[in-house]
Amino acid sequence: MTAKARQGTRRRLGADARRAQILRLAGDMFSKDGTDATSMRRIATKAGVTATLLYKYFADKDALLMAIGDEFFVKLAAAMHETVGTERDPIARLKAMMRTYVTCGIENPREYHLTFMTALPGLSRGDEMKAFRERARRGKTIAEADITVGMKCFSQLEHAVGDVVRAGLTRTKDVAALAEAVWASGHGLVSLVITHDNFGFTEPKRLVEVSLDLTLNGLLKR
Amino acid sequence: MTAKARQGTRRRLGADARRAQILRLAGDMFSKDGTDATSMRRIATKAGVTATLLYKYFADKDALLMAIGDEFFVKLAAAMHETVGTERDPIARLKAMMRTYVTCGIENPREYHLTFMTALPGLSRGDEMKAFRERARRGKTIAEADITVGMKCFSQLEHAVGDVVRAGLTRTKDVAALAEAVWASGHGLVSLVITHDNFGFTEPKRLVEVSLDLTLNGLLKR
DNA sequence: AGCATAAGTGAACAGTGTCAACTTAGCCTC
DNA sequence: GAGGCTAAGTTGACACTGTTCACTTATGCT
Repeated sequence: MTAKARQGTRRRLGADARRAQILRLAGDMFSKDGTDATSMRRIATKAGVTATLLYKYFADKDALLMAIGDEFFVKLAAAMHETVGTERDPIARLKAMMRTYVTCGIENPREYHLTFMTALPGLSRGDEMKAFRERARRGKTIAEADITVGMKCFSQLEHAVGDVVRAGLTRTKDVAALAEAVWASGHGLVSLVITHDNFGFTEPKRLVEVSLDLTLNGLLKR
Repeated sequence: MTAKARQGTRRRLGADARRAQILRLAGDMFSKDGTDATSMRRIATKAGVTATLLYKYFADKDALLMAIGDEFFVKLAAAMHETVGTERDPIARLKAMMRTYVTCGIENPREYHLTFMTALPGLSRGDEMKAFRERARRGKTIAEADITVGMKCFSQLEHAVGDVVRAGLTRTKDVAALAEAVWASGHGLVSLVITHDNFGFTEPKRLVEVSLDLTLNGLLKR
């Protein structure tokens, strides 16, 4: 136990610790260098381990990326959740929530790109949501565990939109559709800014405000 | 000239013809199988040629992809241009234009993804636009050739938004910012639908209408 | 007929994701 | 303490990838 530490470079971590280590390292590398430049071998080397080992914790590279995406997703969901209490007016609340979403996306471009702009084969976020909604429709009780990270994010937004609708302020009452449309506009803003950065004259900060105004105003009846 | 056709499998095409052929084949393959699955070697094989040759016509794979993206871009710009004449009312016109944009994007997911959702290193669409606007600001006459495909698309949208603004219908008058915000919302819609297809309950067609309504309504003063 | 040049090839490099077969460390039981 | 079981980790390979350098060949022009 004491002597083996000499040449025991091949240290064994517990499975959980190793998985966490890989996830952390991969996340860092990837957020600095992007998806392609971060290869399985490079991650492994940085972890002091062989590339093959990664496959014991993640089915393939896509699965690893998806796991990184999920981590960002929970951060985003948490950030959005924090804004809920800050505003009492439903419109201001929804706006604040969207601002958080957009800001968070712009500040973490790689993660955002990975999570929302990359269709991993067979792992679309859309599938998650569909499954969730299916369960909800069948009246099944939804355990905490059933709520995927993805859904947590969207259902918060949906709730905030619902408050505006219930306050009788909107032109139409289809909460789901409205929430999706609102999300789409926020998503578009983020993805445009992060992939064609500074694509127009308008500076990002101002564009965010103009865009949020546009969307929120679009919701309301005249 | 007649005898050499026997073993002259190595037929020579003109440079233009070859380039066009490669572009067409690559475009097809790529739109069916996606970016990654379409390798230089596979393209070359399909063209009856060696992979090396592709590098005589395109600097690298990114350049080839960019060229394909440009092709889609001109199709999109043309489709948008066609809608200009169909509606006299500025709001209806803008809406029709956006509908065309969104529909066109949803119907050509791979091309859309390539053109607007992939940041090719050093070849961002944002750079194109910035350069264009710089020239415009300096009051230089803008020759037809100066207008990049990308800019053509956006400036059409900007013009349509401008008509609405000039009709005195909007809350604010910053045409550029408004146009960018409108674009963002359309872009978000397309990218959400094509990457997480059917991510919610609302079926795409209806979602498009709800979303366009939201955006257009958001523009107008109450 | 000969030649310049454009069009095209071959072989290699360094890297990728991934997998089957193997080794080894460390805990549990006898 | 000896032996074994299993999880943790490695070796070495396969079939690819994008890309480049040095080379050959076909074709139109003088």
